[in-house]
Amino acid sequence: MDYKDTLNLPDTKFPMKGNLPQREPEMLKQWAEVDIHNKIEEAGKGKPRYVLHDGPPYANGHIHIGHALNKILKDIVLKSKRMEGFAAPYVPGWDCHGLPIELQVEKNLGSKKHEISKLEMRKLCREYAAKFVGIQRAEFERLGIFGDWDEPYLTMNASYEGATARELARFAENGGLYKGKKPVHWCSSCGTALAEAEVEYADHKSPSVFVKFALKEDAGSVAPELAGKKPSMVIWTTTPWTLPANLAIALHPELDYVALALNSGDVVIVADGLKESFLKEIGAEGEVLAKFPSKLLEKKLARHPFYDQDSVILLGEHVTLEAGTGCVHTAPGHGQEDYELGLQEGLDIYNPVDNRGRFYENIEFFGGQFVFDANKNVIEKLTEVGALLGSKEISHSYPHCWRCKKPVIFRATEQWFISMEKNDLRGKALSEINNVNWIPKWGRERIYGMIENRPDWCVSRQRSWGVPIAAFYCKSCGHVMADGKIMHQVADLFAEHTSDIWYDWDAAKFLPEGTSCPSCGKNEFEKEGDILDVWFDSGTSHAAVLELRDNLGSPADMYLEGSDQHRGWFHSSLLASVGTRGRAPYKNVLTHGFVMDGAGRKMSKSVGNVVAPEDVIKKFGADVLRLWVAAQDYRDDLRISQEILTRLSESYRRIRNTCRYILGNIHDFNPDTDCVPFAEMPELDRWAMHQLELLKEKVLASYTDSEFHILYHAVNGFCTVEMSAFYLDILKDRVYTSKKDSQARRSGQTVMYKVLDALVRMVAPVLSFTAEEVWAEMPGTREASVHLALFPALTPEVKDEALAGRWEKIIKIRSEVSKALELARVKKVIGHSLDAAVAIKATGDTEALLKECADQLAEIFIVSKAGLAGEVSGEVYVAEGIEGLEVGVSAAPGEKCERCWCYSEELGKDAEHAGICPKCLAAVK
RNA sequence: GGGCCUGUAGCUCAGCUGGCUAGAGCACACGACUGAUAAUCGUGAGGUCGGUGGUUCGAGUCCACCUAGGCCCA
Repeated sequence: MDYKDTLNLPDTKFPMKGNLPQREPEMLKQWAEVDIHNKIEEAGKGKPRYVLHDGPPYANGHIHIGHALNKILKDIVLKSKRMEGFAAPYVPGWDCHGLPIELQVEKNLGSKKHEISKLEMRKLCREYAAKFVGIQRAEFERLGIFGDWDEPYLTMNASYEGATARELARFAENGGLYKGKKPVHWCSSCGTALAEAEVEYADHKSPSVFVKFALKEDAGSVAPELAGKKPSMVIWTTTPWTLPANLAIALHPELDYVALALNSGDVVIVADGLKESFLKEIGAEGEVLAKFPSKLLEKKLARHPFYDQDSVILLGEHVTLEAGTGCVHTAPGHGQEDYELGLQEGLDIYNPVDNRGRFYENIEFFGGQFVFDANKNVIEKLTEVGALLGSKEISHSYPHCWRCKKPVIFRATEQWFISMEKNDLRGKALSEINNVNWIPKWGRERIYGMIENRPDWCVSRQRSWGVPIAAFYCKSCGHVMADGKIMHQVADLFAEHTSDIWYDWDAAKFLPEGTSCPSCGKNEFEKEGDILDVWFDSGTSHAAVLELRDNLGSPADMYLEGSDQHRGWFHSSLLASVGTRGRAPYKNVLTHGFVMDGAGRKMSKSVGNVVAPEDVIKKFGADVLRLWVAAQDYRDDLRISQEILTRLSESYRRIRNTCRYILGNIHDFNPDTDCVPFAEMPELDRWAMHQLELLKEKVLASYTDSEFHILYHAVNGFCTVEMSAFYLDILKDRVYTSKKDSQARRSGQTVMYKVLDALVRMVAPVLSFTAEEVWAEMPGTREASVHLALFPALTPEVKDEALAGRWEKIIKIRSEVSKALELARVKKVIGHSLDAAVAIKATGDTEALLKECADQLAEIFIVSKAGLAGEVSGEVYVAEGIEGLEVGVSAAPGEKCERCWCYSEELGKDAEHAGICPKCLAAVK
């Protein structure tokens, strides 16, 4: 007879294949139908709060793998916090203002862009941003990210724009906001400032000149050889037109400089390391009179070559020996490094050039001249005064305007700043950094170094798509009015109508009745045309979102972004919050690395190594992508490739199959009535419970520590090693062949049920779709969704170190037995391990241990017969790992039981069931 | 060029404050099973721990330099 039907074989409709690309969207639909988001919110009521504040991605384009990584990490953190018992709301956000959108909209408009008003332009930007918010939202939701997708925060919302303006008002009130000058890329032809993205580099011909700046005083204090001489500093520049704006000469603080006596009779000073190339360039010969460190020249004064003014000698790290003389012409109004040095040294940010690129009329010699035309006149002047040492034309890479293709200049313009020193913003920010927990720890060093050295924050942009700076200018005297009180009122209006009204209403409508200029007393004003830096927008999200939403709060428990945000959002948020609240907006900052290709190189379209989240989802499913996020150590850069994903999907299958197998084996198990008490379980089951407890400890700790890759490896190893290859394999015989409701079988089922229940909960934050799928198939009464459940409670009473220690040795012996079985298999003595009888010879502790559990050995080794013996015969294997252990394998005696497939010498006891063993007989009868 | 970081088997990761012939899972090869079956089990073969030099009785682990790569600046 066929005994298969008398066995308790696994039975489940849970499919082996995940088929995630098809199944996941169905799950999403199901979640939407039951309104899982609302249920989670409900379930969170009354629980302690955990706020992870979302850094807003830019509302432009489709999501890329980096976005997916970031959002999945956040989702894992939040889901795990909920399962730890927190109310953890998630309000996603988008960064909607800024240049890239404005440029894209302009591009789409083509020539029409000149015909429309700023207000219309902003309307189009608004629509554009909204469109991509919709696209990205759908893409994020597809990843299984739970959150308030119906009410995300958008930096272009009225309430947000109002809050942004309000934060600026606070800076205006406390004196942190000021107007100053800063050099920017300037297109003289278009008459506008250019952002970095609007600048393209192309070859350009420029004059290259060496110019003398005579020292004002005797150089005897620098080197005795120079006593009585007034040598000249020699600078090199390719923009002679900036010489009228020269205010300083920069030397490198750690380099040596030399005084050269030229054959022309001049004594000049250049960097030691550049003297040969310099002499070659000017075609002269020279002799070193003295060599000295740059420090001796610090703060000494040189004469401007053609103006009656001084040029001070300063030290700056930016000076290099790549070209020139090591003495760098410094015009703070015309160069970034010059500007920074100028700020540091308190120089004027001097700019003598107007919007059209012409020198102001009052500029001696060059008034009214266009700067590029002025080059030759400057050179003539230098020749005339005898300050020119050499001149030629060179071709080099130079910034050009992307629109009109003309070369651009660097020119200081009026800008709004937030001071790093006023109210000690820098000092407070630095000390707040120390109050934040940076994960990983080096994040602290990184942001600390940046805050320590950064210049004042330039918050103004000469653009349309952003929050206007609500300042006013007096029409008659030009006085700037950035009045905190008025700005607060404007902010309220923005919050009501959006900041579009700035481009719609007259200035008077924003100003209180009777406002007059504090400088001249007149009462006609103009609105400021500049808007705010988008980093100010997002930097104020703590005020616009955390403080304004009832279910959130500031400071947040966590900000979680890529490591580039040390300069970006972490940075701007810190300054915005410290500057107005005196504290950091976050308690923990977690950073992740960037996604690289399989070889660890950055992805780029041109190289063709880009992995799109969409493709991964189509091919493997979101859960595999989520598993990828969990498997990688995100603190370093992460790699993704076909191979990695294939590996991951295989390990996904292992976890899935373990769940499926258990589901199949507990299909007739009712946890409410069938559980066997721990104390009544056989040793093997108690061992499994001990292992499960260890896994729980490890996994829960890895959630607390945000070390998800540890969890991945732990779960993977548990499913593979402890469960599949050991416990579940051994358990088969018992669960399949025992009587359905026997205590032995129920005990195994109890363990499997507890394993699955714990496993599915612990894995839910990562494998959100699959866990839910398993959850639905599980017996017993439970929450409607695994995402409404808690992590398994720790049950340390289930741990038994002594038992675990004993079994560790048993497992070691088992692996030696496996080797012996393998040898016998190769020699065709056995096929399946149940074909074998094993005899073991052992000594000392090993022997004692084996004696203790002699009656379990066959079960543990999954053989038909096993026992201790004084001498072993058959295929003998001498263990390498255990001293004195010998294993003999022979074909099991007796006949194969038709039912349990074990060999037995006691077959045929029952006439009706002649082909089965006594054990099976008992089960069948 | 500067700041911060990383480099352990084909892949993903362990390896605490220096101390055993460097581990795990996956992949691979071979085998078994056919009652987890587009599954499962077993065995095996893979590493000059990026490189060089140093400190030490002893270094994957500490130091220096080099190299490859990443983020942010210049």
